[in-house]
Amino acid sequence: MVRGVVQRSSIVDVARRAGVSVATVSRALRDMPNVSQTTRDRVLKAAEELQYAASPLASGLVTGRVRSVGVILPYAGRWFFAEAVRGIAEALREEGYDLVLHVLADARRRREFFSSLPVRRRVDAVILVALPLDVREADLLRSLGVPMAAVAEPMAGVHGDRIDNVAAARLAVQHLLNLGHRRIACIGGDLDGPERFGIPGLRTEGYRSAMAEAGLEVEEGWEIDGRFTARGGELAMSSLLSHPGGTPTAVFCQSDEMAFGTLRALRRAGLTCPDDVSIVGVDDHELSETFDVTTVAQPVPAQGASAARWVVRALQEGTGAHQPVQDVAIHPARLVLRGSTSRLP
Amino acid sequence: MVRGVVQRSSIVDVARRAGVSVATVSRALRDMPNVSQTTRDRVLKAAEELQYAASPLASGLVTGRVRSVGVILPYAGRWFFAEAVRGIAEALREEGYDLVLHVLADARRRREFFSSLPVRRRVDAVILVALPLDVREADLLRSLGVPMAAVAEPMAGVHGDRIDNVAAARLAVQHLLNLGHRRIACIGGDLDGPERFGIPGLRTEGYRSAMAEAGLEVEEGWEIDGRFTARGGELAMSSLLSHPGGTPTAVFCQSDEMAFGTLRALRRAGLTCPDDVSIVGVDDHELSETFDVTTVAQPVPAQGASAARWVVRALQEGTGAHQPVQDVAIHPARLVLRGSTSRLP
DNA sequence: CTGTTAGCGCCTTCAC
DNA sequence: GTGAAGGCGCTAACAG
Repeated sequence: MVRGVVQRSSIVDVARRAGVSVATVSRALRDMPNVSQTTRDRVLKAAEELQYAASPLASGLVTGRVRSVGVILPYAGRWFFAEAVRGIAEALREEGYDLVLHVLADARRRREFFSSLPVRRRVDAVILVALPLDVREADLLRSLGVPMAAVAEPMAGVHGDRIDNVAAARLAVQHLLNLGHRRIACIGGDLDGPERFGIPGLRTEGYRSAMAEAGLEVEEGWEIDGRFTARGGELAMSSLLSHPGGTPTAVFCQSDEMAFGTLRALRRAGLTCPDDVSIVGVDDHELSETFDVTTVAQPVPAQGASAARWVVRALQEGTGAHQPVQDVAIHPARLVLRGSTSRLP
Repeated sequence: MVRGVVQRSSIVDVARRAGVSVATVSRALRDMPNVSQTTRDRVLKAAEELQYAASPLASGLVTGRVRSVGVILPYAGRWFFAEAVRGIAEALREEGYDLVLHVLADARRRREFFSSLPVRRRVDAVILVALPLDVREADLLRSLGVPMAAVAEPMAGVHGDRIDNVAAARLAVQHLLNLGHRRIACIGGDLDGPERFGIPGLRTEGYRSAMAEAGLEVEEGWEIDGRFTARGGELAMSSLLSHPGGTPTAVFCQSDEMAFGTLRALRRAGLTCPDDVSIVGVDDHELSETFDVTTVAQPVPAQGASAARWVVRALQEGTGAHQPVQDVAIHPARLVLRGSTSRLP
């Protein structure tokens, strides 16, 4: 029975020391009403002296709640995830919930996650961060029967915290149009895969609609996949530079990390930003200021925190079960002007 | 009793369905020896059909283990943390452990963490990521009596996974020396605060020793605090540029993020890298390639994964208690040559 | 206001 | 090789 150096004390020890029953200790420690002030003080003192903290396992076994929330995210674009997790962590801690992190780093991990569902019985709620799910995966998660929220990526029937992706893209492209640009390309995600209806799809839609409104043609090959990484952005830009129909004068990048990559491609090609090509990104990555990238900023920690607060509220109010919802919180996105965009000469 | 849509089945259901006792189910499902093959098969089948998964709460209550590890990190330099966490998450998942994340975002959160110690009873082990602790904090964590490991930041009496910070710094400075530089500055952390003996202290020590070996004087004001952020690096570089005794021809930045900041400061001052000033960083940040920064690369996910495996092993072998150890795994750091450094004309 | 008691779901001796 | 039964530490009725 020697589990570690310290001998964890149980509720019985506290009860004995305070001279009351375990039930009273339980009540006092959880700020329940029916306890006299004097008794409460005595219990609190005893607990303090014994360094007592209730076992979440034992209480969870009884109540069915474990006071922890699962956060599930893929591995791509570290910055966004780190920021979102920061916001979630802050909000959950505020509410006294633990954050259990699950990183679906690759296809195998993802398969394993959905087949073993390690969050089962271990979390009271789930937050998905920028994770597009297929129908089967979504159903599996729903089968957990716990409140669920989705950050950034839209998900049907689940509470969402995100920006208006179409509008954000329009904002970026409109800015380029206002500067006189007409030949505007778009570096985004894979439009043939499952993301077609997700963030890349929506941002591309915004790009198209802004172009169409301006009466402009989107040239063949101007919508190109940058995989939301700097490296991908670089490759995409290189390919744009060797475009048969001529190079665009401006590029809308669906993430700042891809914008960073385009800067490199330009530099390598001996071109200058913004003199030769204007670049606008999305995110307001922490290094966007450093590298002087004009961007459509989105509040990432705030989206995470909002989702966290939502699931906690659902937990407090509801049965703790998953319920179809369609309430979505749209967070503001705004244009941040920097040096990577300029008026077309 | 309606907890969610799904009706979780318990070990009793499986036992009934398989026509055996719960004890047998427990044994069979955990691959224990004394179960006949036929019985085992029957149990496995029943469990499968019922979608049964043992409640970690209930089993944890009995065994005293919760199969989860606490990861504690401050909030600074997002890239490093995201990478470390990725490595840790991967390794823990591999071992079937949950990862409970605690972000000590600011002084208040930090105080709260150490006064309430929310990891108590909720994790079997603890991993610290780049978190310098004072004596009191270290003792509090030790009092948990669980295995503990420290990533990146050295910590007395605790298993560590890190690089040789002195050697890494020497590698960087030596590279500049080899290129003919003599006037070399160093942008690092706060050497007056508690970090004096931590990473910034060690890297500064490496810088000094390399300079001394080359018979060079470190000029007053050349060791400057960049707070390990891009913004801090920018400010530090600006201040170096207005140095009364003349500008250095090369700068050793103790992190790549600070190096990014110095690039911006140079650009703003109308100077070019590496023509006017050479820059070398530490980390091999994902964007270092993009921005062509020469750096001393360190394997971050590997350090995290190694720490995770260490605590799991300690859990399997030992009593699960914290024991003073001094085994430290030193990970390799290597110079990655890029375009931000060049020979002194 | 406080105490007694029955589980929560599982593991683990101890018999058989 | 298998089963019965006693907890693990706590909460939630139900009595007083």
